[in-house]
Amino acid sequence: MLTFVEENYLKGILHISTQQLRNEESEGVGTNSLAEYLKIKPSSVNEMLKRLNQKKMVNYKKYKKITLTEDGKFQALRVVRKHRLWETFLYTKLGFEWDEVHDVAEQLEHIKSTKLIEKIDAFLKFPKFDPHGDPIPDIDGNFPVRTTTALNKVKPNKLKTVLAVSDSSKKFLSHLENLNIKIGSSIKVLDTYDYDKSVQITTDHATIIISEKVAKHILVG
Amino acid sequence: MLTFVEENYLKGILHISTQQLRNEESEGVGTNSLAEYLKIKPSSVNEMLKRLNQKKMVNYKKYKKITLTEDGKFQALRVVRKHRLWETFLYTKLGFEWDEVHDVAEQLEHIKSTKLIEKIDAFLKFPKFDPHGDPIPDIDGNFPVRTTTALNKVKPNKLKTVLAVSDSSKKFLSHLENLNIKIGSSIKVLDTYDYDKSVQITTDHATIIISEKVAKHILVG
DNA sequence: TTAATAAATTAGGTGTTCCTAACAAATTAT
DNA sequence: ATAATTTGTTAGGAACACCTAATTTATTAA
Repeated sequence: MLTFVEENYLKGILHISTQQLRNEESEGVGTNSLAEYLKIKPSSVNEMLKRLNQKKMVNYKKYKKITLTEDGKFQALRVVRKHRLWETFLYTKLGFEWDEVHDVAEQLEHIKSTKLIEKIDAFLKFPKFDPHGDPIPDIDGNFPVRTTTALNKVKPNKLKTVLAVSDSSKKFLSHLENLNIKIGSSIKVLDTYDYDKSVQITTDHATIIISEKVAKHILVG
Repeated sequence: MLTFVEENYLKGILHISTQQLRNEESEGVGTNSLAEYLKIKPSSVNEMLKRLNQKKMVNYKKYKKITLTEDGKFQALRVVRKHRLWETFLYTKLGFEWDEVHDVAEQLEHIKSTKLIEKIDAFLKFPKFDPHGDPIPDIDGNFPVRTTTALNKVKPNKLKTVLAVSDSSKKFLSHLENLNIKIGSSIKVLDTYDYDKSVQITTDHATIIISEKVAKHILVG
């Protein structure tokens, strides 16, 4: 049985390696990046990695990059599943705001009860994506597949729907709130300006220009 | 901010002193009884009591009985409120069984988010009693009042409703399940037998004889 | 290729929460 | 009132999860 803290380490390793895949960076998670993600010191991480290695949750060799074992990856995916289902519950059933669900889900994801999370899944009618549009892995750890395009790569004059965001920070989410953009919003790209790569779009509410940085984090399909 | 473990100590002290009040025993909680409740050794309890005393959560003096401070009692009541609201949620919204809710609620009661528990309260339409009929304290720690009578003290031939049970152990709850008795069931006492104090009753399903021990733990009104 | 820098590790320490074993105080029974 | 028993406490130790400071290994730059 894993502790809360151990679960967070596994989740962190999975998160960083997923991030790396997306950015086509070199694979393998380092002590320092994991420490930064968990907001603790590298020496603490090092110690835990030895324990997780003993428990056969990670492949650890001195001075080498870390990877998850089969078992470790499965455990991490279970935590991600729980996190995203709880976020969905908080958002759709309890009326939490988009940018409030994360912190509470960070606690709820560690509740140990298979029955509970499966009941929540059924209660929510088996959602495939959470309030940020992130895919919810099923009980075996398989993700639903869906192709999305970042808004700065979309061809003009096609009506698109916002499916997800690739930045779930409070800052970004409340910025989108201000722009009246949320999951499910319809957006049409009018033009992309070469000068600063900013994008002119029409939402349900207005026609506005957004920066490349914002456009990159809005995923449509 | 209290840890999970500290919250459990406070809850334990509150639970034992409430139990004592009901049985008109002497007040004040002892190290050993608390250790037994928490399923740990008295020496561990002793150590924690000193910490909780420092945090002004309990009144502790060497070799004397323990009581909660105002603050400690308030904290304990908050945990009880969360526990009973979560039990109600599991039972009424997720379809958990009567005897399954306790263990999961033991974990959920420690989630730190005032907003979450108040949203759950509203989602459940502000219930006053949990699935075992136990009263749910409000946000200020006040219990709803209600008079109940143990089934072995009820006068014959009056139609009564089961409001609560005073034993929430799995064994007792599944015994009641077998007898087709649950919260809200109607019961009429036909006779009380002097020989062994057993009680003959009519439920919605049958006329049966139950032992004094069972009758004592069924509270009606 | 060596020097500078970055990343990873070790050594030693802290607070929390548990333990066993030994001991002290309080209570109960004779 | 003293002895026996119960209850509560202390001492010392272990696992977990963190820390700082010092050191070692790996990577990058001159």
